[in-house]
Amino acid sequence: MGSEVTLKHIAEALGISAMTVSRALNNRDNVDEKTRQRVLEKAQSMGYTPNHVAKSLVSSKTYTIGVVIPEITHAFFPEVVRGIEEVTNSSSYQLFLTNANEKFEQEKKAIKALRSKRVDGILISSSLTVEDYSFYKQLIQSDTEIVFFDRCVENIGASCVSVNDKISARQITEHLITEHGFTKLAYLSGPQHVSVGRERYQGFLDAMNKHDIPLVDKWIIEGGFQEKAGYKAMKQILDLPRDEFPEAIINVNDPSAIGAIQAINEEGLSIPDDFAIVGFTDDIRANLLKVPLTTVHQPAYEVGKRAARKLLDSIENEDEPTENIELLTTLKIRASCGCNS
Amino acid sequence: MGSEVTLKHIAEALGISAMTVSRALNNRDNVDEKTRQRVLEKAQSMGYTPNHVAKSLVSSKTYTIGVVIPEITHAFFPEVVRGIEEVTNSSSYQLFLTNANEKFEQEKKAIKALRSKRVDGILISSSLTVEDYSFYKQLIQSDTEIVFFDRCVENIGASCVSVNDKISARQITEHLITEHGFTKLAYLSGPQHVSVGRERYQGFLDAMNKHDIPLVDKWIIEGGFQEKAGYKAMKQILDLPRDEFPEAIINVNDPSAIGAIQAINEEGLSIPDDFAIVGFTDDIRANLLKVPLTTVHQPAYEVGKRAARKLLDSIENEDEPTENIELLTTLKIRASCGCNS
DNA sequence: TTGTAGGCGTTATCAA
DNA sequence: TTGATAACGCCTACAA
Repeated sequence: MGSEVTLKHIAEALGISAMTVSRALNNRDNVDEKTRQRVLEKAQSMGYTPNHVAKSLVSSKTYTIGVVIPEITHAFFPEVVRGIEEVTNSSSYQLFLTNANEKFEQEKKAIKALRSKRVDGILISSSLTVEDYSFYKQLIQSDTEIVFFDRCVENIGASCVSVNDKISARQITEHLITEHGFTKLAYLSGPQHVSVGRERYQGFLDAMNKHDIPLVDKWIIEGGFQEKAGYKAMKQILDLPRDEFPEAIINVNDPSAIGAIQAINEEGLSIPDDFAIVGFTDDIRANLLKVPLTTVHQPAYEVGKRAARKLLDSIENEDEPTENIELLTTLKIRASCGCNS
Repeated sequence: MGSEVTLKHIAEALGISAMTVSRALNNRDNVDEKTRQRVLEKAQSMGYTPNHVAKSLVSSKTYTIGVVIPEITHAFFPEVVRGIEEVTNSSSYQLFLTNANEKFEQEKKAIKALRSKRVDGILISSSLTVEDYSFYKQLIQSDTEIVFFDRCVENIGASCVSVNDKISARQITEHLITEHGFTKLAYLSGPQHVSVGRERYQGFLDAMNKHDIPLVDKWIIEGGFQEKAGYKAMKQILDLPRDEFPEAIINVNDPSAIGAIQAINEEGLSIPDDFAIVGFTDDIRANLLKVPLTTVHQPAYEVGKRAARKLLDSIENEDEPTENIELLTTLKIRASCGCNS
């Protein structure tokens, strides 16, 4: 009820002007030290909270940045957020997270809300169902600074921080081919209109081409980034006659792999004896699984840090250049692909 | 660069007043249909985005609610957030998440920022190092509506949604005592000034008392809610002479249990042969562990939903009552306590 | 050192 | 149906 205390209230209580109160509270030097003390005490005792809404209206700066993540329960993203926070915590910017739940509609809604709130910049990892790049283009032309991370939209004028998805996917595929001699490879892919879906699939194709291994349509299934997608795709493979089974399953990410593993277990089959399987992410669960998962470790924390830094730099420096920053991954060889270690 | 388009710009371009533009854009009925069409088209073509900052200044309503979570990488919280989102997505409220990283200082900073932004309400789960309830009291007296979830601060005038921590902790302890006949029980606790830390410890004590089992000081270690805390606490136990080892380890939550398991494995000991171990949360990892973890399943999603609903109700209804809502848990008996299943 | 006037973008209110 | 005016809380610029 009791409407909030304003500068004016403090001023009246003290018999001085609102302007002086403002100056005192903002630590300007042109205010008498005694006056400042009186103001500070009064503000404290009256429970004053500065109204940033009003402040922002004047300054057209909110010292707020928005983050749009596609799926908060995919452990990779919370880790990225931690990295972002490391940067923003030592700056004067406040962070607002929004979750798109892999839906582009929700993502658009979140971005619009952030823009309406006049955040100074937005970090975006685009959602599963993203389809309308013109939306991003319009966004980039506005006053709001944008930096993409992980799932990038390239060459539309915004910087991007990601990992070398294509090469990493090629490497993990080649590991299966050269170290294990597998030639029957299935690929449970992500959607091709999302950069990481596309890049990782390309890496898989590169490896197959290089080793002259033919692609088998029924083993290449476009699913999604979530567990249920991996589960569903694997079910499709398990429905094949047994002599048409692949030897190894390559997944677009770890959640997909975990879903696939569940499907395999339900069928009473085992890893790595019946299927070798690999993921991509190095999810917190990867190393804890009954059969630890071979995967590509992504430096999530670092991705967050770099993206946040780039965004703050772009906000504070008019002519910060646009760039694509690619961080490096590490292959994590574990038991799920049939290795000893 | 090009500063944002405002109502006034549209008005000038159309040769009408800003007020009419405002009315048209807000779908008021007292505006000519032709005028409305002209305005809508112009707004679209000029790329108008409403300035909620200004709007909020007038209405003192922001249609925004803040969420303060203590630890975003603890999988329980992202799941709660999903529940919160289910509610807010079908309302006109926008969600802003902040993460306190288990630090009260960071939590206070986040809350202050949210208040300065004049969010209409805040959902809070308090942080590890919380110590100053007067901060919350002051908050509750302000215009901002507050609802606590999971980690509550009770009897200070705000509603709270939590699970029946005490009874659940008692039940899982009794399971170890009555089903397995253990009497040498260790408890790796959370901090006692956080409600769930306190309640769960009480539940453990209740079970011990009821069965007349004496407490052993060296087996009761106050750690924290994160993996490293469980790891460290378990190390302490493993430093004891072997004949002073407890039979079972009860943890304040799953991350703590996972940390403890790591310490046990590093020592070359095994579960459940050398130690039975149980957690509390039913983290996404619990069932995936090499030896699946016996734990208490918390309805995280539901906690989020209920808390969000309560908050929105409190915001929109002046005299919504204050209440403590307690949701029920389920015991998940798995192999880590030495059970067959 | 302090105060006054004006404006940030929007809406409520009253008048036309 | 439309417009003019004032107000939300704060800050910049200028004046005292």
